[in-house]
Amino acid sequence: MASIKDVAAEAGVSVATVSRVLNDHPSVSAEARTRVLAAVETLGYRPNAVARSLRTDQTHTLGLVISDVLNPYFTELARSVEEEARALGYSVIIGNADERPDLQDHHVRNLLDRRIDGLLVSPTDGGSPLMLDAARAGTPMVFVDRWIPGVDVPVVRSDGRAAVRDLVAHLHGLGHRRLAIIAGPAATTTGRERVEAFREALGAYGLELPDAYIGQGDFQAESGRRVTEGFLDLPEPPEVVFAADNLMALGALDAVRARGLRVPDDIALAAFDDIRWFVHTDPPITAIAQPTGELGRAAVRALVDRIEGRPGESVTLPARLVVRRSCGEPPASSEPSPVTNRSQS
Amino acid sequence: MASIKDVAAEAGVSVATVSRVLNDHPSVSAEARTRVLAAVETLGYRPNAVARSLRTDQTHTLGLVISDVLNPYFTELARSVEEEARALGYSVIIGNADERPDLQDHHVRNLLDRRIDGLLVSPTDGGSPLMLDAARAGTPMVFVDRWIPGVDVPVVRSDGRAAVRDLVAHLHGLGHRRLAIIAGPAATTTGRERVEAFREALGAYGLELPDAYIGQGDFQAESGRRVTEGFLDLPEPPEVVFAADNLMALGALDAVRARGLRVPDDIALAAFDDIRWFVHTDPPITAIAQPTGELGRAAVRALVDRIEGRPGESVTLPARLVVRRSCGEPPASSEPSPVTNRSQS
DNA sequence: CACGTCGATGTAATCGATTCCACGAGCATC
DNA sequence: GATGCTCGTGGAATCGATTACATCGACGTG
Repeated sequence: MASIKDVAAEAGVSVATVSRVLNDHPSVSAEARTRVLAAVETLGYRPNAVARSLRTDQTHTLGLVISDVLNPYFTELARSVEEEARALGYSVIIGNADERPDLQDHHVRNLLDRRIDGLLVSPTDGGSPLMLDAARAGTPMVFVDRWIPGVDVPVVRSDGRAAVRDLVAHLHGLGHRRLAIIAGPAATTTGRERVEAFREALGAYGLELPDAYIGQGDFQAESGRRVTEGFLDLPEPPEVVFAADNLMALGALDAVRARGLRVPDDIALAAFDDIRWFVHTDPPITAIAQPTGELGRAAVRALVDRIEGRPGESVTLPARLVVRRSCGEPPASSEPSPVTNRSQS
Repeated sequence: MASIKDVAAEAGVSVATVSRVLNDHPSVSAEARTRVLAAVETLGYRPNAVARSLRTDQTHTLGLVISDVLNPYFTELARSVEEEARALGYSVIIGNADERPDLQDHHVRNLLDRRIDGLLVSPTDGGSPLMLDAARAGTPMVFVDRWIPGVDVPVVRSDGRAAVRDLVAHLHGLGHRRLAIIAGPAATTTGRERVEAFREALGAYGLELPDAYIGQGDFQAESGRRVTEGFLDLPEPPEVVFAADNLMALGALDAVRARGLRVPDDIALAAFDDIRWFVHTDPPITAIAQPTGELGRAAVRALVDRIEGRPGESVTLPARLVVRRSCGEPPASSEPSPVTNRSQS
């Protein structure tokens, strides 16, 4: 592969001049510039990003560590992150933690070793020493979706509290009184918060959230199935199951179906995180939708701000309830075809 | 951030010795080794991967350029690729082309600039000059899922021919005679092949595939919707729509629903690429499932073989038909809960 | 005319690793 | 005791870029 020396030789100038042309430094003669560009062309030269990074101590790369690539929510987040990063001149390297703290650490370490300029994390747990050290050491960092309390890092997330209140109002209005939740891992903020928001919303209607109606899941489908089976085995099963993410909702659906029961007649189902397939499931699933694309973009902007020396602020956006038929009677107005409102930018 | 020099100073040895310890070169005294390791520990030193790559001309990184991250098929592929790569000591950088040749080129260029050791591509088009040059220049490369004819690069893919024959047999058995297909872009091999396999399978039953029953899609949901509307507007609409990927099937479902029609009573639907949600859609969708995880793993093995100087061979694995209810009467045997057979490794 | 300024260019140091080569000590062999 | 190994180690070159500093010629000004 041709290096800058080859280009310099071909153009009959020094490497310094070639470098100046490439980084369009002002003081280069038009003559030299054209000769260099011609040489670049004939040799098919491309600057070696590795060498450049070593010298400049910048990789123009962001690391993104997400909890689970197979979850459409994170996949959409990753897409918007990459898009915004590209617009700002950065590349993104994605690490998939699969909800495993050890894998998360593996990726964080790997990304730091590669000297990425900044790190975007949706933490799987309460924060490993590695991540805490990185934050303290001043690595530009931003949390998305989930965060770690007590760490001085901007957080970009959505607040589902109001949407959960709307959901409970909707459920209460349909006559449901025994409401259960499939929670996410207690080590994650979203795992805890969604339960709290749910409990609080129930309280407003004088309803309790008994321990038996809190199932411990891990944001994966299998746990949703297991927890739902437990609910169905209860002497007094809940009338509604609220899954704290879409994959656990899928597992819940599997469990209900395996028993030969039907949604919503035998048991109602709602989920946190809306996905396109929910429109076409049997029945269409009522869900809380986050402004995923906007979250990803805001997170990148906050991170790049930090990298480039600006403050970089936390952002909280509201989620909203999307009513479908999985909790009972159909919504008043029919939903427009989802294909057309896919991108909300 | 501490460098190798700092470690050498702290341990009272030369950088050469530190490097030897780190790469466990045999001739280092036990004494020196422990001193270096202690210094590494106290300084929290981590080797700079950028510098190392510059010197060794190896990044231990694979590039993966996929056509669409939002497509669960590619997401699953990406996951298995990363997993196998990690097991073999490589990292993966994913580039999402969004079915756009220009974006694909952007990512290929970016990855080459970063001097990745090898490239895994699922091409969006017939091959840009950039990609052809890279292949000719000897960049270790492997195609997954889709490929570019006439380029001497191993291909890891699945052959859906037999499964498509099974599908047509199934449809024919249910009494369907007017079968239509939503094709993928003609620039992609999978776009063309699936139509050809379908036509061939129809031929075995003496059925034609008229032009009016071939809709041109682009593997995105919106095109599935558009094409399906066209089919429904035909004086003699098809009895079955076969979507060449899962997103176009989603679009088709949207279109059918928007007309107030029902699957499979009014029109049957089948898809290429199975996803977990198809079990719970209304109705459950009959699909052709690829051994996605195995494809990803095989592709990585082939690529790493090439990188490390071994031949690196093409692999073709069979796809299989999964019958559900979207084409008519339910399958004879009920499907086991899909949660449990998620991983097929 | 002498001098300062400015623009264009080249030389060389530098980033943080790896690795070739040389060197000295210790030890076995003849 | 000289010779030749092996082993452990350090010095220095190297990878491919960027950039501070020096140089040199042309040009404007007093």
